[in-house]
Amino acid sequence: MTKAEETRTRIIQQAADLFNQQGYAGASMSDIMAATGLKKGGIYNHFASKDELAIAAFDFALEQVQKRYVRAVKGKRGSIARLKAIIYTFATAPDEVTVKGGCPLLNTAVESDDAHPVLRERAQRGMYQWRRMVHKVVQSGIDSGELQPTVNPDTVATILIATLEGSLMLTQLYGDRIHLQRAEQHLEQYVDSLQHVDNLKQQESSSR
Amino acid sequence: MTKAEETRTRIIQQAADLFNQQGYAGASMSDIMAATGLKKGGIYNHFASKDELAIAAFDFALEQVQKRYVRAVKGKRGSIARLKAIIYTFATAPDEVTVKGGCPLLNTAVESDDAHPVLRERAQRGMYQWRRMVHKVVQSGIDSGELQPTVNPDTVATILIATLEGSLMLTQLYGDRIHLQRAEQHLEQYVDSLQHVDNLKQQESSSR
DNA sequence: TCACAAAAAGACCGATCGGTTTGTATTGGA
DNA sequence: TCCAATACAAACCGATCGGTCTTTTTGTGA
Repeated sequence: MTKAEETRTRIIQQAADLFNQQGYAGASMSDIMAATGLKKGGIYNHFASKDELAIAAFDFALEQVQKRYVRAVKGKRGSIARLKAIIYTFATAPDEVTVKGGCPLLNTAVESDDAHPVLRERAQRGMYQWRRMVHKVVQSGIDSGELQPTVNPDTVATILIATLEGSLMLTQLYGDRIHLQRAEQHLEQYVDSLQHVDNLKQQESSSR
Repeated sequence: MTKAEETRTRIIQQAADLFNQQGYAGASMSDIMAATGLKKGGIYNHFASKDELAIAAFDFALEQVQKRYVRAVKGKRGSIARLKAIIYTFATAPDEVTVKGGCPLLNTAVESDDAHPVLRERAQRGMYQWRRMVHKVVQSGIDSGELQPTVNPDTVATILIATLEGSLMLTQLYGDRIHLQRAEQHLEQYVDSLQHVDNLKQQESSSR
Protein backbone atom coordinates (compact mmCIF):
# COMPACT_ATOMS: atom_id res chain seq x y z
CA MET A 1 0.00 0.00 0.00
CA THR A 2 1.50 3.27 -1.15
CA LYS A 3 1.67 6.31 1.11
CA ALA A 4 -1.18 8.02 -0.70
CA GLU A 5 -3.46 5.02 -0.25
CA GLU A 6 -2.55 4.91 3.42
CA THR A 7 -3.51 8.55 3.81
CA ARG A 8 -6.75 8.01 1.94
CA THR A 9 -7.86 5.13 4.14
CA ARG A 10 -6.80 7.06 7.24
CA ILE A 11 -9.08 9.91 6.19
CA ILE A 12 -11.91 7.48 5.56
CA GLN A 13 -11.55 5.84 8.97
CA GLN A 14 -11.53 9.14 10.85
CA ALA A 15 -14.38 10.51 8.77
CA ALA A 16 -16.40 7.33 9.34
CA ASP A 17 -16.20 7.88 13.10
CA LEU A 18 -17.12 11.54 12.81
CA PHE A 19 -20.04 11.04 10.45
CA ASN A 20 -21.32 8.14 12.52
CA GLN A 21 -21.19 10.16 15.72
CA GLN A 22 -22.30 13.58 14.50
CA GLY A 23 -24.17 12.77 11.33
CA TYR A 24 -23.51 13.96 7.80
CA ALA A 25 -24.84 17.46 8.41
CA GLY A 26 -23.33 17.66 11.89
CA ALA A 27 -19.75 16.85 10.93
CA SER A 28 -17.95 19.56 8.97
CA MET A 29 -14.87 19.37 6.81
CA SER A 30 -13.11 21.39 9.50
CA ASP A 31 -13.91 18.62 11.97
CA ILE A 32 -12.38 16.09 9.62
CA MET A 33 -9.35 18.30 9.11
CA ALA A 34 -8.86 18.48 12.85
CA ALA A 35 -9.31 14.71 13.27
CA THR A 36 -6.94 13.75 10.48
CA GLY A 37 -4.39 16.50 11.08
CA LEU A 38 -4.56 17.35 7.40
CA LYS A 39 -5.39 20.67 5.78
CA LYS A 40 -8.07 21.21 3.20
CA GLY A 41 -5.76 20.64 0.25
CA GLY A 42 -4.67 17.32 1.66
CA ILE A 43 -8.17 16.00 1.96
CA TYR A 44 -9.55 17.36 -1.29
CA ASN A 45 -6.61 15.78 -3.06
CA HIS A 46 -8.19 12.40 -2.29
CA PHE A 47 -11.90 13.25 -2.45
CA ALA A 48 -13.74 15.51 -4.83
CA SER A 49 -16.38 16.59 -2.32
CA LYS A 50 -17.76 16.10 1.15
CA ASP A 51 -20.43 13.88 -0.36
CA GLU A 52 -17.90 11.58 -1.94
CA LEU A 53 -16.03 11.27 1.34
CA ALA A 54 -19.24 10.64 3.25
CA ILE A 55 -20.19 7.82 0.92
CA ALA A 56 -16.73 6.26 1.11
CA ALA A 57 -16.87 6.56 4.89
CA PHE A 58 -20.29 4.92 5.05
CA ASP A 59 -19.18 2.07 2.80
CA PHE A 60 -16.14 1.55 5.00
CA ALA A 61 -18.16 1.56 8.22
CA LEU A 62 -20.71 -0.83 6.81
CA GLU A 63 -17.99 -3.18 5.58
CA GLN A 64 -16.42 -3.28 9.03
CA VAL A 65 -19.73 -4.18 10.58
CA GLN A 66 -20.65 -6.77 7.97
CA LYS A 67 -17.34 -8.58 8.34
CA ARG A 68 -18.17 -9.36 11.94
CA TYR A 69 -21.45 -11.02 11.02
CA VAL A 70 -20.01 -13.07 8.19
CA ARG A 71 -17.30 -14.31 10.57
CA ALA A 72 -19.81 -15.08 13.32
CA VAL A 73 -22.16 -17.00 11.05
CA LYS A 74 -19.35 -18.99 9.40
CA GLY A 75 -18.23 -20.23 12.79
CA LYS A 76 -21.58 -21.86 13.55
CA ARG A 77 -23.59 -24.75 12.18
CA GLY A 78 -27.37 -24.91 12.25
CA SER A 79 -29.78 -22.03 11.80
CA ILE A 80 -30.64 -21.62 15.49
CA ALA A 81 -26.98 -21.36 16.41
CA ARG A 82 -26.39 -18.94 13.56
CA LEU A 83 -29.29 -16.71 14.47
CA LYS A 84 -28.03 -16.61 18.03
CA ALA A 85 -24.57 -15.78 16.74
CA ILE A 86 -26.02 -12.80 14.87
CA ILE A 87 -27.85 -11.66 17.99
CA TYR A 88 -24.76 -12.05 20.14
CA THR A 89 -22.60 -10.26 17.61
CA PHE A 90 -24.92 -7.28 17.58
CA ALA A 91 -25.31 -7.22 21.33
CA THR A 92 -21.54 -7.05 21.83
CA ALA A 93 -21.01 -4.45 19.09
CA PRO A 94 -20.42 -1.62 21.58
CA ASP A 95 -17.38 -3.49 22.87
CA GLU A 96 -15.77 -3.52 19.45
CA VAL A 97 -13.27 -0.86 18.47
CA THR A 98 -14.35 -0.81 14.82
CA VAL A 99 -16.51 2.26 14.25
CA LYS A 100 -17.62 4.55 17.05
CA GLY A 101 -21.11 6.03 17.41
CA GLY A 102 -23.42 3.06 17.09
CA CYS A 103 -24.75 1.22 14.07
CA PRO A 104 -24.05 3.14 10.84
CA LEU A 105 -27.16 1.63 9.29
CA LEU A 106 -29.43 2.97 12.01
CA ASN A 107 -27.76 6.37 12.11
CA THR A 108 -27.80 6.86 8.37
CA ALA A 109 -31.34 5.53 8.01
CA VAL A 110 -32.63 7.98 10.59
CA GLU A 111 -30.71 11.03 9.43
CA SER A 112 -31.30 10.57 5.71
CA ASP A 113 -35.05 10.34 6.27
CA ASP A 114 -35.59 13.20 3.97
CA ALA A 115 -32.30 14.72 2.94
CA HIS A 116 -29.41 13.05 1.13
CA PRO A 117 -30.95 10.47 -1.20
CA VAL A 118 -27.60 8.89 -2.06
CA LEU A 119 -26.83 7.96 1.53
CA ARG A 120 -30.40 6.85 1.99
CA GLU A 121 -30.13 4.44 -0.90
CA ARG A 122 -26.83 3.21 0.53
CA ALA A 123 -28.52 2.56 3.86
CA GLN A 124 -31.38 0.75 2.13
CA ARG A 125 -28.99 -1.55 0.34
CA GLY A 126 -26.97 -2.22 3.47
CA MET A 127 -30.09 -3.02 5.44
CA TYR A 128 -31.30 -5.25 2.65
CA GLN A 129 -28.08 -7.26 2.78
CA TRP A 130 -28.51 -7.76 6.49
CA ARG A 131 -32.14 -8.76 6.05
CA ARG A 132 -31.14 -11.19 3.33
CA MET A 133 -28.54 -12.78 5.59
CA VAL A 134 -31.11 -13.47 8.29
CA HIS A 135 -33.57 -14.60 5.68
CA LYS A 136 -31.17 -17.17 4.24
CA VAL A 137 -30.29 -18.58 7.65
CA VAL A 138 -33.96 -19.00 8.50
CA GLN A 139 -34.84 -20.47 5.11
CA SER A 140 -32.08 -23.06 5.31
CA GLY A 141 -33.32 -23.95 8.78
CA ILE A 142 -36.80 -24.53 7.43
CA ASP A 143 -35.48 -26.60 4.53
CA SER A 144 -33.41 -28.79 6.83
CA GLY A 145 -36.34 -29.31 9.17
CA GLU A 146 -34.65 -27.55 12.08
CA LEU A 147 -37.27 -24.79 12.09
CA GLN A 148 -41.02 -25.01 11.82
CA PRO A 149 -42.21 -24.84 8.22
CA THR A 150 -44.76 -22.17 9.14
CA VAL A 151 -42.03 -19.70 10.08
CA ASN A 152 -41.86 -16.63 7.83
CA PRO A 153 -38.21 -15.71 7.13
CA ASP A 154 -39.07 -12.09 6.28
CA THR A 155 -40.91 -11.65 9.54
CA VAL A 156 -38.04 -13.13 11.53
CA ALA A 157 -35.64 -10.74 9.81
CA THR A 158 -37.81 -7.72 10.61
CA ILE A 159 -38.31 -8.70 14.24
CA LEU A 160 -34.67 -9.50 14.82
CA ILE A 161 -33.29 -6.36 13.22
CA ALA A 162 -35.94 -4.04 14.61
CA THR A 163 -35.51 -5.27 18.17
CA LEU A 164 -31.73 -5.13 18.00
CA GLU A 165 -31.54 -1.69 16.44
CA GLY A 166 -34.17 -0.30 18.77
CA SER A 167 -32.50 -1.64 21.87
CA LEU A 168 -29.14 -0.33 20.69
CA MET A 169 -30.73 3.09 20.40
CA LEU A 170 -31.93 2.80 24.01
CA THR A 171 -28.54 1.58 25.17
CA GLN A 172 -26.85 4.53 23.49
CA LEU A 173 -29.37 7.04 24.72
CA TYR A 174 -28.91 6.02 28.36
CA GLY A 175 -25.34 4.75 28.17
CA ASP A 176 -26.68 1.55 29.73
CA ARG A 177 -26.17 -1.86 28.19
CA ILE A 178 -29.11 -3.38 30.01
CA HIS A 179 -31.45 -2.67 27.10
CA LEU A 180 -29.27 -4.50 24.62
CA GLN A 181 -28.95 -7.37 27.07
CA ARG A 182 -32.70 -7.63 27.54
CA ALA A 183 -33.20 -7.66 23.79
CA GLU A 184 -30.55 -10.34 23.44
CA GLN A 185 -32.24 -12.58 25.98
CA HIS A 186 -35.69 -11.98 24.55
CA LEU A 187 -34.58 -12.72 21.00
CA GLU A 188 -32.84 -15.92 22.03
CA GLN A 189 -36.14 -17.15 23.44
CA TYR A 190 -37.88 -16.02 20.29
CA VAL A 191 -35.42 -17.90 18.11
CA ASP A 192 -35.87 -21.02 20.23
CA SER A 193 -39.63 -20.76 19.75
CA LEU A 194 -39.12 -21.12 15.99
CA GLN A 195 -37.61 -24.54 16.49
CA HIS A 196 -39.38 -27.54 14.99
CA VAL A 197 -41.08 -29.65 17.67
CA ASP A 198 -39.24 -32.82 16.61
CA ASN A 199 -35.92 -31.14 17.40
CA LEU A 200 -36.89 -29.87 20.82
CA LYS A 201 -35.24 -32.78 22.62
CA GLN A 202 -31.76 -31.43 21.74
CA GLN A 203 -32.53 -27.86 22.68
CA GLU A 204 -30.61 -27.60 25.94
CA SER A 205 -27.28 -28.40 24.31
CA SER A 206 -27.06 -25.15 22.36
CA SER A 207 -24.87 -22.33 23.62
CA ARG A 208 -22.36 -19.71 22.42
CA MET B 1 -54.92 33.49 22.25
CA THR B 2 -53.33 36.76 21.17
CA LYS B 3 -51.83 37.21 17.72
CA ALA B 4 -48.30 36.94 19.02
CA GLU B 5 -49.03 33.63 20.71
CA GLU B 6 -50.60 32.35 17.53
CA THR B 7 -47.50 33.25 15.57
CA ARG B 8 -45.26 31.68 18.18
CA THR B 9 -47.08 28.36 18.12
CA ARG B 10 -47.18 28.45 14.33
CA ILE B 11 -43.39 28.79 14.27
CA ILE B 12 -43.06 25.93 16.73
CA GLN B 13 -45.27 23.63 14.68
CA GLN B 14 -43.43 24.30 11.43
CA ALA B 15 -40.05 24.03 13.13
CA ALA B 16 -41.06 20.76 14.76
CA ASP B 17 -41.71 19.23 11.36
CA LEU B 18 -38.47 20.54 9.93
CA PHE B 19 -36.28 19.46 12.84
CA ASN B 20 -37.95 16.07 12.94
CA GLN B 21 -37.38 15.50 9.23
CA GLN B 22 -33.95 17.05 8.74
CA GLY B 23 -32.50 16.98 12.22
CA TYR B 24 -31.26 19.85 14.34
CA ALA B 25 -28.06 20.34 12.36
CA GLY B 26 -29.77 19.69 9.03
CA ALA B 27 -32.51 22.29 9.38
CA SER B 28 -31.36 25.89 9.17
CA MET B 29 -33.03 29.07 10.30
CA SER B 30 -33.45 29.92 6.62
CA ASP B 31 -35.45 26.73 6.19
CA ILE B 32 -37.69 27.75 9.06
CA MET B 33 -38.04 31.25 7.61
CA ALA B 34 -39.15 29.74 4.32
CA ALA B 35 -41.60 27.34 6.03
CA THR B 36 -43.19 29.98 8.24
CA GLY B 37 -43.11 32.81 5.71
CA LEU B 38 -41.52 35.00 8.36
CA LYS B 39 -38.24 36.88 8.19
CA LYS B 40 -35.45 36.59 10.68
CA GLY B 41 -36.67 39.45 12.82
CA GLY B 42 -40.08 37.89 13.12
CA ILE B 43 -38.71 34.60 14.39
CA TYR B 44 -36.05 35.99 16.70
CA ASN B 45 -38.71 38.18 18.27
CA HIS B 46 -40.21 35.01 19.75
CA PHE B 47 -37.08 32.91 20.33
CA ALA B 48 -33.69 33.97 21.57
CA SER B 49 -31.75 31.35 19.60
CA LYS B 50 -32.01 28.34 17.32
CA ASP B 51 -31.41 26.15 20.35
CA GLU B 52 -34.35 27.63 22.22
CA LEU B 53 -36.62 27.09 19.24
CA ALA B 54 -35.35 23.55 18.76
CA ILE B 55 -36.13 22.69 22.37
CA ALA B 56 -39.58 24.25 22.18
CA ALA B 57 -40.21 22.34 18.95
CA PHE B 58 -39.09 19.06 20.49
CA ASP B 59 -41.29 19.59 23.53
CA PHE B 60 -44.23 20.33 21.27
CA ALA B 61 -43.64 17.26 19.11
CA LEU B 62 -43.26 15.02 22.13
CA GLU B 63 -46.43 16.40 23.68
CA GLN B 64 -48.39 15.67 20.53
CA VAL B 65 -47.17 12.10 20.52
CA GLN B 66 -47.73 11.52 24.22
CA LYS B 67 -51.30 12.75 24.05
CA ARG B 68 -52.17 9.92 21.69
CA TYR B 69 -50.89 7.29 24.11
CA VAL B 70 -52.61 8.75 27.13
CA ARG B 71 -55.87 8.81 25.18
CA ALA B 72 -55.39 5.24 23.91
CA VAL B 73 -54.61 3.82 27.35
CA LYS B 74 -57.46 5.64 29.04
CA GLY B 75 -59.92 4.07 26.64
CA LYS B 76 -58.99 0.53 27.64
CA ARG B 77 -59.34 -1.61 30.76
CA GLY B 78 -56.92 -4.37 31.70
CA SER B 79 -53.16 -4.40 31.15
CA ILE B 80 -53.20 -6.70 28.11
CA ALA B 81 -55.71 -4.49 26.34
CA ARG B 82 -53.74 -1.41 27.31
CA LEU B 83 -50.43 -2.80 26.09
CA LYS B 84 -52.09 -3.71 22.81
CA ALA B 85 -53.52 -0.21 22.59
CA ILE B 86 -50.01 1.21 22.96
CA ILE B 87 -48.72 -1.10 20.24
CA TYR B 88 -51.60 -0.24 17.94
CA THR B 89 -51.19 3.47 18.58
CA PHE B 90 -47.53 3.33 17.62
CA ALA B 91 -48.14 1.15 14.58
CA THR B 92 -50.67 3.60 13.20
CA ALA B 93 -48.56 6.66 13.97
CA PRO B 94 -47.56 7.20 10.32
CA ASP B 95 -51.24 7.74 9.49
CA GLU B 96 -51.51 10.63 11.92
CA VAL B 97 -51.07 14.19 10.74
CA THR B 98 -49.44 15.35 13.98
CA VAL B 99 -45.68 15.64 13.38
CA LYS B 100 -44.02 14.54 10.17
CA GLY B 101 -40.75 12.64 9.96
CA GLY B 102 -41.21 9.74 12.32
CA CYS B 103 -40.85 9.45 16.07
CA PRO B 104 -39.21 12.55 17.55
CA LEU B 105 -37.81 10.45 20.36
CA LEU B 106 -35.99 8.11 18.00
CA ASN B 107 -34.76 10.91 15.75
CA THR B 108 -33.49 13.05 18.58
CA ALA B 109 -31.95 10.11 20.42
CA VAL B 110 -30.00 9.06 17.34
CA GLU B 111 -28.88 12.51 16.26
CA SER B 112 -27.89 13.80 19.69
CA ASP B 113 -25.72 10.74 20.28
CA ASP B 114 -22.77 12.95 20.78
CA ALA B 115 -23.65 16.57 20.08
CA HIS B 116 -26.31 18.70 21.72
CA PRO B 117 -26.52 17.56 25.34
CA VAL B 118 -29.68 19.55 26.06
CA LEU B 119 -31.73 17.80 23.40
CA ARG B 120 -30.20 14.50 24.46
CA GLU B 121 -31.38 14.99 28.01
CA ARG B 122 -34.80 15.97 26.69
CA ALA B 123 -34.92 12.74 24.68
CA GLN B 124 -33.85 10.74 27.72
CA ARG B 125 -36.63 12.20 29.81
CA GLY B 126 -39.21 11.66 27.09
CA MET B 127 -38.14 8.08 26.63
CA TYR B 128 -38.22 7.57 30.38
CA GLN B 129 -41.83 8.74 30.53
CA TRP B 130 -42.77 6.29 27.85
CA ARG B 131 -40.92 3.48 29.61
CA ARG B 132 -42.64 4.38 32.84
CA MET B 133 -46.04 4.25 31.18
CA VAL B 134 -45.45 0.71 29.94
CA HIS B 135 -43.96 -0.23 33.28
CA LYS B 136 -47.02 0.93 35.18
CA VAL B 137 -49.42 -0.91 32.92
CA VAL B 138 -47.44 -4.12 33.32
CA GLN B 139 -47.07 -3.72 37.06
CA SER B 140 -50.77 -3.17 37.57
CA GLY B 141 -51.41 -6.28 35.48
CA ILE B 142 -49.14 -8.30 37.73
CA ASP B 143 -50.78 -6.89 40.85
CA SER B 144 -54.24 -7.71 39.61
CA GLY B 145 -53.20 -11.24 38.64
CA GLU B 146 -53.82 -10.67 34.94
CA LEU B 147 -50.13 -11.14 34.14
CA GLN B 148 -47.72 -13.75 35.38
CA PRO B 149 -45.91 -12.64 38.55
CA THR B 150 -42.54 -13.55 37.02
CA VAL B 151 -42.90 -10.92 34.31
CA ASN B 152 -40.33 -8.12 34.54
CA PRO B 153 -41.96 -4.75 33.77
CA ASP B 154 -38.65 -3.14 32.80
CA THR B 155 -37.90 -5.88 30.34
CA VAL B 156 -41.34 -5.62 28.76
CA ALA B 157 -40.86 -1.88 28.37
CA THR B 158 -37.50 -2.33 26.69
CA ILE B 159 -38.72 -5.03 24.30
CA LEU B 160 -41.87 -3.18 23.39
CA ILE B 161 -40.22 0.15 22.74
CA ALA B 162 -37.14 -1.26 21.03
CA THR B 163 -39.16 -3.41 18.64
CA LEU B 164 -41.57 -0.61 17.80
CA GLU B 165 -38.91 2.04 17.26
CA GLY B 166 -36.73 -0.32 15.27
CA SER B 167 -39.53 -1.41 13.01
CA LEU B 168 -40.60 2.19 12.49
CA MET B 169 -37.06 2.92 11.34
CA LEU B 170 -37.33 0.08 8.81
CA THR B 171 -40.74 1.25 7.68
CA GLN B 172 -39.41 4.75 7.12
CA LEU B 173 -36.25 3.59 5.42
CA TYR B 174 -38.15 1.54 2.85
CA GLY B 175 -41.38 3.51 2.79
CA ASP B 176 -43.10 0.21 3.50
CA ARG B 177 -45.47 -0.35 6.41
CA ILE B 178 -45.01 -4.09 6.38
CA HIS B 179 -42.23 -3.88 8.98
CA LEU B 180 -44.37 -1.97 11.44
CA GLN B 181 -47.19 -4.43 10.84
CA ARG B 182 -44.96 -7.43 11.48
CA ALA B 183 -43.73 -5.86 14.70
CA GLU B 184 -47.31 -5.16 15.75
CA GLN B 185 -48.35 -8.76 15.21
CA HIS B 186 -45.27 -10.13 16.91
CA LEU B 187 -45.68 -7.90 19.94
CA GLU B 188 -49.34 -8.80 20.33
CA GLN B 189 -48.31 -12.44 20.60
CA TYR B 190 -45.57 -11.45 23.02
CA VAL B 191 -48.03 -9.55 25.20
CA ASP B 192 -50.40 -12.52 25.17
CA SER B 193 -47.57 -14.75 26.35
CA LEU B 194 -47.27 -12.63 29.49
CA GLN B 195 -50.79 -13.55 30.50
CA HIS B 196 -51.32 -15.49 33.68
CA VAL B 197 -52.30 -19.11 33.01
CA ASP B 198 -55.50 -18.86 35.06
CA ASN B 199 -56.73 -16.12 32.74
CA LEU B 200 -55.98 -17.95 29.51
CA LYS B 201 -59.52 -19.19 29.12
CA GLN B 202 -60.71 -15.65 28.31
CA GLN B 203 -57.93 -14.88 25.87
CA GLU B 204 -59.83 -15.10 22.61
CA SER B 205 -62.25 -12.36 23.60
CA SER B 206 -59.68 -9.57 23.51
CA SER B 207 -59.54 -7.26 20.50
CA ARG B 208 -59.14 -3.59 19.52
C1' DT C 1 20.58 10.30 -6.71
C1' DC C 2 17.96 12.90 -9.16
C1' DA C 3 13.98 14.44 -11.48
C1' DC C 4 9.31 14.43 -11.86
C1' DA C 5 4.80 13.43 -10.46
C1' DA C 6 1.94 13.43 -6.81
C1' DA C 7 0.65 14.92 -2.13
C1' DA C 8 -0.16 18.35 1.07
C1' DA C 9 -0.14 23.31 2.71
C1' DG C 10 -1.91 27.78 2.62
C1' DA C 11 -4.23 31.49 0.85
C1' DC C 12 -8.43 32.61 -1.02
C1' DC C 13 -13.50 32.40 -2.74
C1' DG C 14 -18.64 33.21 -2.65
C1' DA C 15 -22.45 31.48 -0.09
C1' DT C 16 -24.68 30.60 3.96
C1' DC C 17 -24.63 30.02 8.80
C1' DG C 18 -26.77 31.92 13.40
C1' DG C 19 -27.55 36.26 15.32
C1' DT C 20 -28.14 41.65 15.98
C1' DT C 21 -29.72 46.13 15.14
C1' DT C 22 -32.64 49.50 13.37
C1' DG C 23 -36.57 50.98 11.11
C1' DT C 24 -41.62 50.32 10.10
C1' DA C 25 -46.20 48.21 10.33
C1' DT C 26 -49.62 46.33 13.16
C1' DT C 27 -52.15 45.36 17.14
C1' DG C 28 -54.83 46.03 21.15
C1' DG C 29 -56.07 48.66 25.38
C1' DA C 30 -57.54 53.26 27.17
C1' DT D 1 -59.89 56.87 17.93
C1' DC D 2 -55.50 57.44 19.01
C1' DC D 3 -51.19 56.13 21.02
C1' DA D 4 -47.98 53.23 23.10
C1' DA D 5 -46.36 48.64 22.90
C1' DT D 6 -44.89 45.17 20.18
C1' DA D 7 -44.64 42.24 16.15
C1' DC D 8 -42.26 42.02 12.06
C1' DA D 9 -39.15 43.41 7.96
C1' DA D 10 -34.84 44.73 6.19
C1' DA D 11 -30.27 45.55 6.30
C1' DC D 12 -26.26 44.18 8.31
C1' DC D 13 -22.60 41.41 11.08
C1' DG D 14 -18.60 38.18 11.86
C1' DA D 15 -17.85 33.35 11.54
C1' DT D 16 -17.93 29.27 9.22
C1' DC D 17 -19.53 26.53 5.54
C1' DG D 18 -17.86 23.59 1.32
C1' DG D 19 -14.76 24.19 -2.31
C1' DT D 20 -10.76 26.07 -5.58
C1' DC D 21 -6.29 27.41 -6.83
C1' DT D 22 -1.47 28.16 -6.43
C1' DT D 23 2.68 27.03 -4.19
C1' DT D 24 5.61 24.15 -1.58
C1' DT D 25 6.93 19.72 0.07
C1' DT D 26 7.39 14.87 -0.28
C1' DG D 27 7.49 10.22 -1.95
C1' DT D 28 9.09 7.24 -5.62
C1' DG D 29 10.67 4.91 -9.95
C1' DA D 30 14.36 5.27 -13.32
